[in-house]
Amino acid sequence: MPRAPSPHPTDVELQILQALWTRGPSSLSQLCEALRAQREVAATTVATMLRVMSDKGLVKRTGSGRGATWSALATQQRTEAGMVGALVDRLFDGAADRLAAHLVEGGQLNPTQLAELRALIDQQGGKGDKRNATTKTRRHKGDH
Amino acid sequence: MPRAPSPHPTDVELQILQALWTRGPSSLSQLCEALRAQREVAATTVATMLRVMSDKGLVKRTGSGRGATWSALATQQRTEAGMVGALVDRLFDGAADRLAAHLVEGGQLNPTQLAELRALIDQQGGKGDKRNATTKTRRHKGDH
DNA sequence: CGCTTTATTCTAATTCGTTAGAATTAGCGC
DNA sequence: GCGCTAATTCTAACGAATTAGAATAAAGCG
Repeated sequence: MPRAPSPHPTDVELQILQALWTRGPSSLSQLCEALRAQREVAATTVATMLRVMSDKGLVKRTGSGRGATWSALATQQRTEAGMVGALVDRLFDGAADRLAAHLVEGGQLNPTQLAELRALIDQQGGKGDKRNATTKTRRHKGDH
Repeated sequence: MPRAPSPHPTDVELQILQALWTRGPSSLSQLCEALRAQREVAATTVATMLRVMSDKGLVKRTGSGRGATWSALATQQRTEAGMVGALVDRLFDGAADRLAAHLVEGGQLNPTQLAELRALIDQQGGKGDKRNATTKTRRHKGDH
């Protein structure tokens, strides 16, 4: 059975999206320059990636020829959330609290960040609606 | 330039590891059975994956022939931590607090889970050592 | 208008991950 | 020991992702 292409951006696609998110709409050469801060890459490679990403609806082009600019269609928020969700599904069977526990227990956060996170939780708990209060967040493998 | 093979388990490798983590050491046929709870898969496919994973040091075989059993060498803790870390690097440039914020703000956790997380933070903040207190957790793209 | 630079399209190669058929080996039960 | 079944090895195929060369188009400049 053929595998479905991933709905999430691949590694290189993500790099390009990140460049577009931080720089805003950019020409091909500007994008290449930004990407070369991380590693060597040919201009045609970036162009090919942009075409593929355009087909996927991740980016769009405005104009053509010399003055064309590329901009991100995928938003940073939604993309990040989608990729985090995919990891939670794959690694923790949908149980986001296990990921949270990993972060806190794994020593990935320094005391300042822990305090900020704590404040964020307090803030969130107060204003969130109650729809999920009795809902099991965990999904199971059989669920499609 | 050839890409280095990922140090992290791939999708199918992860499924096999998860089966071994929950079932403990298992024979090939037992593994197949467990995996088939999720989707159809041929026995030779699993055997091939086990060989590959054995080469990578993710699993080991004890015995041979009919009575052989396979067990995980990669631990759940380290594997999960590694994959979470990889996502944090790719998606958040190493800033784990951004991932934490995503979880809390994204409504992935219900109030009960939020409360548990809050308790975990309090516990952690009290007993953790102070090594990270002044350390910048965020990494930069230039760092290798 | 013709030259040069930038951008795009077309095409192809390479590698990794995944899947499984065919052939072979190893034990268990009778 | 002989055959049946489980396990292993060998090999091959395919798609997705990544990379870039060659050819082509577009547009600014003098």
